Amino acid sequence: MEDALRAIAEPRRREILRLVWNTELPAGEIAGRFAVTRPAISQHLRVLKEAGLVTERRDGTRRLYRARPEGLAEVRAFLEGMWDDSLERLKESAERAQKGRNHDAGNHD
Amino acid sequence: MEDALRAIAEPRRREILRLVWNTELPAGEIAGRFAVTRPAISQHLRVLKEAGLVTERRDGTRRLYRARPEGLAEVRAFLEGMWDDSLERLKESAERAQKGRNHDAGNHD
DNA sequence: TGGCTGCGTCAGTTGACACTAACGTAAGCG
DNA sequence: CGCTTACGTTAGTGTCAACTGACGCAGCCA
Repeated sequence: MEDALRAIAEPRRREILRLVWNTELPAGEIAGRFAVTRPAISQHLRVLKEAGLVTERRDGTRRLYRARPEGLAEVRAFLEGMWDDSLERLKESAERAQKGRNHDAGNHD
Repeated sequence: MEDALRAIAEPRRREILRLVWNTELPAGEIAGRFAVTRPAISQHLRVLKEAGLVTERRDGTRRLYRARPEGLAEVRAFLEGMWDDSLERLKESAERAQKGRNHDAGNHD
């Protein structure tokens, strides 16, 4: 999760992810679409792979990459988890509001 | 969007976001829950604010912060957009598969 | 007004990261 | 085998970001 979030925070990696989202592509093909060198793309692919956002398949000397949508789905689930937590905390604060209605001057916590 | 994604890629900022998700909190209170200094938290808050993930409200010498869920909602929408694109591209590749069925040796693009 | 509180801002440092150039490696071909 | 192709990996560099300590500033109270 942490890794996935960090991975998609990088614009170049998001583009790569889009490229291989539903089309399997060899590393060279991917690198060819960017203005940077192949090693750079190779490292991005490694980051994406270790983040569980792409899968690698070998075919001779080539390495085919393809997106792994489930990886992104985890990130999505994490985001939605924020809203779930919000409901729990809303209940807490609602209960506290009922108990004491002093409007909180300077006492912290 | 870019900023929001980068902002939540940082663990500390995700924690801050959770803290103020539905409870408005002064900067000092937030800083007190972490092992880092106040300036560090202050900078994180600035990043979050500029990313549209929190709002700032002043009350005397204090600065109250609160999460802005719509900011995260945009990120969520972006992620879901990936799946939408996937449908479009699927149609493309399906049409190409119908037209010519040569299985693509080495000619790129 | 002097002094305190609550925060932000400013240098300056350290560490992470995106990148390049050079090298290493596995697969296929003559 | 030697050569080429298609990669990944390594070492090194520049840049950005997270952090600390020192300072500055607005709001409040005596």
